[in-house]
Amino acid sequence: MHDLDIAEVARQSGVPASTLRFYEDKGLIASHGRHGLRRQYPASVLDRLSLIALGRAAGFALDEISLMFATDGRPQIDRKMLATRADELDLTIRRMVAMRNGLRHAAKCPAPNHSECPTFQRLLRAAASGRLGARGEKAGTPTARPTRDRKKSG
Amino acid sequence: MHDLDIAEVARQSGVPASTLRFYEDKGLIASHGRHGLRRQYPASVLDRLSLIALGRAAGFALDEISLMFATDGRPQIDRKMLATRADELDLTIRRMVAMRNGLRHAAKCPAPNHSECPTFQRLLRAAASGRLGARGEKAGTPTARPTRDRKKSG
DNA sequence: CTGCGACTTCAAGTCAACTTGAAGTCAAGC
DNA sequence: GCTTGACTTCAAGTTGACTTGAAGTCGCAG
Repeated sequence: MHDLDIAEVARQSGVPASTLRFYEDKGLIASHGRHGLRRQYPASVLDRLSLIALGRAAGFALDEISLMFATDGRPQIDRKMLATRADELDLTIRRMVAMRNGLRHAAKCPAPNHSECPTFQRLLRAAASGRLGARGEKAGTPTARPTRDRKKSG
Repeated sequence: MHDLDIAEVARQSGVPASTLRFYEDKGLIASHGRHGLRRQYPASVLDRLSLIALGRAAGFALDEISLMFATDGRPQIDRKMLATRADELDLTIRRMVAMRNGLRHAAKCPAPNHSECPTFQRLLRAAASGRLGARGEKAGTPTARPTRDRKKSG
């Protein structure tokens, strides 16, 4: 297992070097030494980055993800935590399905404007009551920002 | 239609006064005058707040929501935008379902650790490739912060 | 041995949607 | 008419996950 230069890791993983440094500061990944100033990572860092990506996709915060790697090294992920997250996702999915259906209805609703559409009104009341959870409690996909550009080398 | 004091709007809608001011600054709602310093809102502001909550729940940004209220007043929501959003939600839902299934499997997977579970490995590769969209492109539920307390008046 | 360019550090900026804090104002009750 | 307390404004802070910028360092080609 030869070590990889940070630039190499960035290229192979598609994760920007700045992010790799950020992750290292956070303790999510570890470099194995330096060549001059340049961080050298063990090849296993690529697996680790995949796991981090998976955790992020599942909606875990970086801090939570760092807990999944026990202090020593390998994952040992708490199965209960996974199940809990699955349940949360389930709830979010149900909300999103309701919302999607509502939107689709509203999009093709024959009523002249939405204030006369009972389906829309129902949705409206649900939103006002918080049942649709405008501000996620922890549930949804993470952050969801309006799209910075994301280059993927390759 | 008698006007409502900001405190009254806050009480009836459950939206904090600070948020109401913030929304007014943003142009999402409008006060009708003042009693002393206190903003007076028309009763219709409550409907408006519901609509805002709905928009937020559907994943629209405040700026997008403000576009839904034409300069004059009433909604006139672009149906095409709703359909587009529904499609985006659909994609997100599919990703989340995949993720939920993966998590559930991993939670009860008999393999001694996850590095030996093929289902987990498949999920891992999907995440690494970005197919699961760790950083939402716009899709998911909004912000999803780790839960500030949220009081809901009666 | 010099120049270059890719790395380094560290602080600060970004984004969205609010919240918080300090300092001020005003209507109403006593 | 003075206190009270709920409002007001405006600026700055918060959170999470990064990115950006300035200034510095280092290995290597020439």
